[in-house]
Amino acid sequence: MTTVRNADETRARLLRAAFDEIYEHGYQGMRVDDVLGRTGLKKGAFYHHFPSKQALGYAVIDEVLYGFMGERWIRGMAEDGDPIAALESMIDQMMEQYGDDKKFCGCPLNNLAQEMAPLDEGFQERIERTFSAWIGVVADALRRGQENGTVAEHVDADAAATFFVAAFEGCVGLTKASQRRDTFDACRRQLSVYLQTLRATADAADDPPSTAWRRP
Amino acid sequence: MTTVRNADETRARLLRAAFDEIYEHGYQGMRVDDVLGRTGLKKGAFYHHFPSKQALGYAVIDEVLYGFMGERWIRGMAEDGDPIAALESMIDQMMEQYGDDKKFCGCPLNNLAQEMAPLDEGFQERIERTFSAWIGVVADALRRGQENGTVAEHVDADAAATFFVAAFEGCVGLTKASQRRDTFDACRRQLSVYLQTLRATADAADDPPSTAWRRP
DNA sequence: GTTCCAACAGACCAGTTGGTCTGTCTAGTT
DNA sequence: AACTAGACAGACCAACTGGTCTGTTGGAAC
Repeated sequence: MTTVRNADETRARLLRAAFDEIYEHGYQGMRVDDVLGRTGLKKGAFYHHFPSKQALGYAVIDEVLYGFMGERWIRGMAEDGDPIAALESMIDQMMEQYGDDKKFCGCPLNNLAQEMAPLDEGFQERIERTFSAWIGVVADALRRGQENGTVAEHVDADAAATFFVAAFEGCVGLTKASQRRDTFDACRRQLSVYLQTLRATADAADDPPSTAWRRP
Repeated sequence: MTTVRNADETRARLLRAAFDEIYEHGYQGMRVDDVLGRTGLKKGAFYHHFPSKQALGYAVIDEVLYGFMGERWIRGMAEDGDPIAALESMIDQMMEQYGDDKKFCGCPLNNLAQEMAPLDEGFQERIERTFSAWIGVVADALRRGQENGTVAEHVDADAAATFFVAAFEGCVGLTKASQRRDTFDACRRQLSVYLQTLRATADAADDPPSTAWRRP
């Protein structure tokens, strides 16, 4: 058998395997040997493509996670219709993405964030960058919603987008903690309640924030 | 110098040191030797009190975290006044508790949850138990609020309490990821928006859920 | 004071882990 | 065909890590 050599594909295989291992065991729990075992490659190949385990971790964020999130959310929030409906749709789409294995492992980005953000500045910067991009996409969509009249004028798009991402990750995280699907179902309904808060009302599109959710 | 022996205190010191180490490095990143370094104790003392590193991890949840959370939240939600105001107050109280070190490490319970829940059933059960107790305290307070007229009748107390905990942990977690205080400030205001959603309105205490936050 | 056991000290060990290093092979280039 | 440089194999290593084991000591009971 002639072993075919393809540097780019080999690197991609290592990245993919590392992503999977990190998703299951965390970065600190990920073992270089296990990544190699998954790919069938050896130490020589690994340290040819990556100078260290840390560099692999960084690359997983930059080249896998950043794309994984960005691609989906940019596409999901692209249409210029109702951004709130789009967000609701994205919630389900992402949960579906996170799989139905016996063990629910949550969001790979948030996992890495909670584990590594305070420990390693390189991780923290990359994670922050990824979250910011995600939040930016949502905020832009909300602003477009304000222009087309689906989102209330008084809404702080940046703050609302930030909270949406935080709350969504919180719901996923609590579901991971309980390992029970109904935890997420309960959270999801309440998250919808918040999202509807952002809607423009038919009769008064420019309510002041402090009374928008309360009768005068 | 006569070394004073006190088994209970020694065990407590180990637990406290382990809690701190886990809080900073995670459970997998926590080193038994570092816990010993913190306390000045030796291997003999450690393995006299705990059969394994895993047993220490379990004990940290059962004997430190469970108390740490329960004590504060039971006390914070105790008074029979306005549970929503109490929740708002607790948010600030907890954030203050999480300290102002240069590195913001988030919530110790959630940290452990995100790291260990899918990896170890013993951890998962204990974490789930702790979250359930916390959510239960909040849900009970909301129900008392429904009785005294501060919380709307249509609110699903269990679901709302679950989401509150999830969203709060999400806000703390995103703040940990960004390492910036203003991330939390933005989230916090939006979390308040959700909380006010739960309030009973003066003129219609039994609005149907679907229109409670919207004008008729 | 003697006894006795829990409460530790601390040297030691085996398995693991990230990383190194030398050598080999493949795929283009000339 | 000869040459070269990148792509990879795989043996090897030093440091670390959880855990063991034997020995020592403090203090309560008698």
